[in-house]
Amino acid sequence: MAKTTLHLEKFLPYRLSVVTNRISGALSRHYADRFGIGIPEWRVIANLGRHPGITANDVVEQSAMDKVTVSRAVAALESKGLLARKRDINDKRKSRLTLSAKGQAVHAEIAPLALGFERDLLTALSPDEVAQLERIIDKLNGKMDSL
Amino acid sequence: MAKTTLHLEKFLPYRLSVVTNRISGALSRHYADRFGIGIPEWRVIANLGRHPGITANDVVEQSAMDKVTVSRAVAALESKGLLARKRDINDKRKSRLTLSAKGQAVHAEIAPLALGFERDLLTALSPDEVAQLERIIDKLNGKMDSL
DNA sequence: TGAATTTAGTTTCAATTGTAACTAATATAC
DNA sequence: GTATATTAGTTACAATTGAAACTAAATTCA
Repeated sequence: MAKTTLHLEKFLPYRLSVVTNRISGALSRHYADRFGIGIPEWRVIANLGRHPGITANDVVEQSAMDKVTVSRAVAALESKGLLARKRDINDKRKSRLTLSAKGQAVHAEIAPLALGFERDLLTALSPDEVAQLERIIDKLNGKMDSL
Repeated sequence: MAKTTLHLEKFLPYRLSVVTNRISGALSRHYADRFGIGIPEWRVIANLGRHPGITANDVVEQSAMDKVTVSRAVAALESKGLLARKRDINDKRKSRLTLSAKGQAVHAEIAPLALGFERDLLTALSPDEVAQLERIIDKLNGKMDSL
């Protein structure tokens, strides 16, 4: 028998949204004030830390952020001196992005902070549950792809 | 051995945020255009559909939305004639909120739509996985409470 | 009681956000 | 080879958002 009444407190898209926003907010509080950096900027830094020399568009594809958001985050980081752009020789539409020394320093400070937060958060779950959650997220993403 | 490098594509707070935003966005597309109603307004309607006569503050507590957001959603719904406010006799700061006939009609139309979306989404998961996801969300919320 | 605090809800303001329209460069098609 | 379409990225604009300050009512406490 399918549900016919909507109980918001049982509705999964809603519950997912609430808990996720709580987590993202708590995490960003760990670094936002201290480094003057917002969520999109941090995500760009994290991507560049792992993949120096990628383009803004690569960041868009890897992060599922909007391209306007990325464009602005990149501009902000550049004006703060945290990253450098270098026009691609073969394709002048693209800019290759790299963290400056200062940007790398910020990355080196925030990354362990973020990992520590994740580790702490996941103490709430057993290793099994972490694996389950990962699999579930993959499946939900697959479903969203096909939708 | 704890992780020492941040892989954004493996970082759970991040993955959770991406998949959740995809889901919320897809769901709201199901009703936003058709009913001229945004996410916060819909959440207020859903709460009132289940709990007629609650106050704006009750909605805030049950939904984890910001009180400014709720205040504006209530005002918007009132001006569209979807809900009515009645000052509480015993405490004139509060307003008791109820859906109008029109508001109930909207609720009656959107609720099955939302439930259908959820049902479709959850076909991606086995019943076991749905139960696991629910338990995991509860545990993560518990962790966030204590943080 | 009457002053100080708390609570419900609103308003103001500035920041963040996404859609759409745009520029500039490259790739494709004829 | 030139016209057309696509791609990278930016800008303009309008809508959404939340923090902070506010009003009005109720509660606490001295």
